[in-house]
Amino acid sequence: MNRGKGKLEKIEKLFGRQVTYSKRKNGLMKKAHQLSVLCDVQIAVVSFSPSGRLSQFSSHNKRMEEILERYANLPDYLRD
Amino acid sequence: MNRGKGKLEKIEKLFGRQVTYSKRKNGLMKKAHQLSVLCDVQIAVVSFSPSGRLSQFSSHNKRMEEILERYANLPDYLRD
DNA sequence: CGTGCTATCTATAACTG
DNA sequence: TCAGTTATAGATAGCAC
Repeated sequence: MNRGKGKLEKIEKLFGRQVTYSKRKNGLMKKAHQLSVLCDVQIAVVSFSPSGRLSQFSSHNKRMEEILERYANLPDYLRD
Repeated sequence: MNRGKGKLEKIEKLFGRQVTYSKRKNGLMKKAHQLSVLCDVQIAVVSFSPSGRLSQFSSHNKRMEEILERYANLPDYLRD
């Protein structure tokens, strides 16, 4: 029912933080996947859970390393 | 009005692809930011536009390199 | 390239099993 | 922990500027 409006600040209770992390992390990865398919672009997402576990997404079955290599080698004029 | 239900496949027209990329990329970065604040976790997002331009997000004002270093050095038991 | 609108679709907080 | 439910808040497609 989405009772709490959800201010954008750290969730203090560890349990709630873990639950929210799990759900929102799935949503984030889903959005990344959709964007990569819809627009045919390379995307990489790296996320560490509150307990330090890694989750990752890399588009087009590319290895994460391949995308990070493209990131590292990108010329300046294509950066923000 | 969200007329097209939006199947999950590449948008064929370049212009539409660029517009959708721009909008959804903003949404993705926003979600990543929210997750990093709400759950106090490190997140990195790297995204290349249809024209090859880079957008990136890294949480907590950490340099992207710092997060990618954590990624590279993470022990296997914390990986998926 | 953006920004604003808005009807509709999607994600999700709180809850239950 | 972990999946499902449901009422809401949030995101966004198509359009106009």
